[in-house]
Amino acid sequence: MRRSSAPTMKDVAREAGVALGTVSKVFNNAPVGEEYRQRVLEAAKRLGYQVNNYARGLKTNRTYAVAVVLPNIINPFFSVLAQNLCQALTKRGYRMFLSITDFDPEAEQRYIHMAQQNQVDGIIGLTYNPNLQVADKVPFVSFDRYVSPDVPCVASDNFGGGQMAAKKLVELGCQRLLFLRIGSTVAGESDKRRDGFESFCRGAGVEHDTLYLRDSDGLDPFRDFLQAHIHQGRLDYDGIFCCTDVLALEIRNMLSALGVHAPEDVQLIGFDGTAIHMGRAPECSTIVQPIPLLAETCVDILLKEDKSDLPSLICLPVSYAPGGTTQDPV
Amino acid sequence: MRRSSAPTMKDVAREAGVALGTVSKVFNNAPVGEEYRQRVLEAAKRLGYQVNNYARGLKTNRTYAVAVVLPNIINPFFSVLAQNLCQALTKRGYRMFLSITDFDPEAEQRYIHMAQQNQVDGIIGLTYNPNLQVADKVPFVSFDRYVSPDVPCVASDNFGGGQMAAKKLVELGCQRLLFLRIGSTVAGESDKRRDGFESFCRGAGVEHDTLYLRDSDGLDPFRDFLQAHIHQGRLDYDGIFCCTDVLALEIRNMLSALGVHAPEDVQLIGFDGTAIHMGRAPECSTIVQPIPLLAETCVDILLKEDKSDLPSLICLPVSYAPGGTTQDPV
DNA sequence: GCCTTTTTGTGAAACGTATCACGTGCATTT
DNA sequence: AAATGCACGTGATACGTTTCACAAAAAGGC
Repeated sequence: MRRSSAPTMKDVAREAGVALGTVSKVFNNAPVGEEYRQRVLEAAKRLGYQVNNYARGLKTNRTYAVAVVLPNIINPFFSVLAQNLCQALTKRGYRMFLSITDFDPEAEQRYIHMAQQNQVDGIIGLTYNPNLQVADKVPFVSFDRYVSPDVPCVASDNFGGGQMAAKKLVELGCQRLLFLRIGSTVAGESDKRRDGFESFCRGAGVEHDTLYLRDSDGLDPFRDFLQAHIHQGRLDYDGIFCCTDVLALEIRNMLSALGVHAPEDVQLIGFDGTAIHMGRAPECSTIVQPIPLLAETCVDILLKEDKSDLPSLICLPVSYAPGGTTQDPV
Repeated sequence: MRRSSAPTMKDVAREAGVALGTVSKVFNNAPVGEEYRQRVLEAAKRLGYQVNNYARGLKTNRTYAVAVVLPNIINPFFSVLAQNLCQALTKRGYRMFLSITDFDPEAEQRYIHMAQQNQVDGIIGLTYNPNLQVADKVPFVSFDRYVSPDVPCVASDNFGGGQMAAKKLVELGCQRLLFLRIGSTVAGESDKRRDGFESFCRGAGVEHDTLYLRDSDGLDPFRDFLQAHIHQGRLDYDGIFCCTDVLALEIRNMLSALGVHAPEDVQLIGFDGTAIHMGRAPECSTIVQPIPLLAETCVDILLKEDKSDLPSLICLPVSYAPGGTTQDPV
C-alpha cells in the first residue's frame, strides 16, 4: 500500500528539528514563532506533507463535511438547489457529500443513518419519509418539509406564492382560474401553493377549480380534464396556475395540441423559476423561488452554533417573473 | 459538546462483557461465535452504538469516499452524469463527495488538493486545467479529457459518434453538411466529434463545412454565419451536426426565426442524448452517450485494485436516436 | 486419554492528530 | 540584581478504531 508512506507530523517535526506539538500548532494557526513556522512550513513542503483529516476528525469531532440528501439531481430544481448548496458550503469551508434517494423513504432513512455514522457535521435533507428518524446527535435542516418540532424547515413562501399567482392572473384579467398540481402523496410545504391560491380566490370572489394529482396518476388525467372543459374550441378557464414550471410546460404543450394557446387564449403561470437561476430566460411565466437564498439559509442555520432560539419554519420570499405564457403589460 | 457522550466500542465491550477485539470483529464480519455475536449486537443496540468512521479510516486508510469534480451540475449532461456516478458509487458502498469548479482551473486544482487532503479513496474529475497536478498517491480517473499517461481517461467514442452523425445525415439524403461547435478552449476528447465527422465526409466525398467557436464567442457568430448562407429563403446546407444537444436546440430556434425549419428544410443532429437518460423523449435527433455505462466504467476503473494493465483511454460506444429534427424512415 | 490441530476470544499496540500541563528562556519591573 | 510575568516550544496523553500475537478451549486422530 503506497499510502502508508505518506509523511506524518512526526516526519515533519523530525525534518524541521522541532517538536510534534509545534508542527500541529502551525497547521492550526496557533501562535508560533515566525522562525519556527517557516522551518515547519518548508519541511512540510519538502516532504509533501498533508494533514490527515481522519486523524484530525477523530480528535476534534469536527469533519467539515455536510451531507445533502435529495430525491435526485436530474430535476432542474434539485440540481440548481444542489449546486447552490455546494457553493454555500464551500464558501464556509465545508465539503458536500451528496446522497440521492430517488424518493425512496427507506433510502432516505438509510442515507441519514449513514450520514450520521460517517460523522458529518450536519445534514440538509429534502425527504418524503413521513416518519423519519433523525438522531438529535447530528444537526439537521429539512428543506420544504416539516419533520419534527426541533428540526428547522427552510422553504419558499409557498402560500404567498400561490396568492401571488392568483392575484397576477386576476390582474391580467382572468375570471375563471384553474390550479393544477401533481406531486408526492406526502404533504409538504409546497402544498401551501394551493392554499394560497384558493385563499386569494375566495377572498377576491373569483371562480376557481382545482385538479390535484399524485405522481402515480401520470399526466393523462390532465388531458382528459382539459379536453372535457373545451367547448367550441374555447377553454372554460382563462387563467391556469401550475404547481411547477415543468408541469406548466407540459400543460402548455397539451393545450397547444388541443388548439388552445398560451398566452393568447389562456394565461399560464408556473412555479419555481429554476431557469432564471441557470442564467436562462424562463420558458414560462412563473413564481420564482429564491434558490440561492434558500441554500444559503439552509447552510447558515445548519452551521449556527447556538441553536437555542431557531424558528421551526423559515419562509423565504418569492417573486414573479413574466416568461411568455402571460400577456403582461409593458 | 454532546457528541463526546457517544458510546464507543469500549462501552459496548463492557456492556456485553466481552473483549474490545471481539466487538471489533463483530462489526467487521470476522468470525465470532454466535453467542458472542448476539451479545455484542444487543449491547450495541441498547447503547445506540455506531462505528466511528474517522477512527476506522485512521487505522485502515480507507474512507469509502470518492471525490467527484465537475464544472457544474446545472448543465443536464453533468447532472445526469453526477447522478449516475452517485448511484454507481453507492452500489459499491462508497459515498460521493461532490465539488463544483465552474470551469475555473484554479478551483479544479484546489479541489483536487482538498480531495487528497481529505483522504478520499479516489477522484473522478472532469477538468479543463491543461496542466493539472495529480498526486499519484490517490487514484484518479479523468472523464473526457486526457491528463497524463498514467491517468486513465473514460469517454464516449466521440470519433465514432462524429462519423455516425455524418453517415446518418448522408443516409437521410443530405449532400452539403455543416458541423457546428462551441465549447472550451482546452482540447478534450469531445473535439474528436469533429474529426470523426470530417473523416467520414472526406472518405465519402461529401461537401462539408465547419464552424468552430469558443464559449467566449457567444452564439451570435452562428446567426451571422447561417444568415449569410441563406439565399432566397434556402439554406446552403441540408444537414447540420451540432456538437451538443443544447446547441442543436439553439440552432433550431435560430433557424426557425430565419424561416428555415428542421426537419423539413434541414436535417439536424445533436450530441449527448441526455434527455433519454432523464426518461424523456429527446428534443432533437442525437448521438446518445451511454452515460450510465460511462459512470459505471469510471467507478469500476477507479476502484479496481490492480491498476497495472489499464488502457489509458477507454472509449464507450454511442448510438443514434431519432428525435424529430430529422426525417427518419419508419 | 493424550497429543495435535483448529477455532476463537483476549488485550496491547499503533494509526496521526489536537491538547494540555510543563519547562525554558527572555523581557520587564522594582 | 533578584523577582515576576510572559511567550513559546516540548512531549506525553487520548481520541476510537483495527490488527496481531497470544492464550485458551474445543475438536479430531490414534
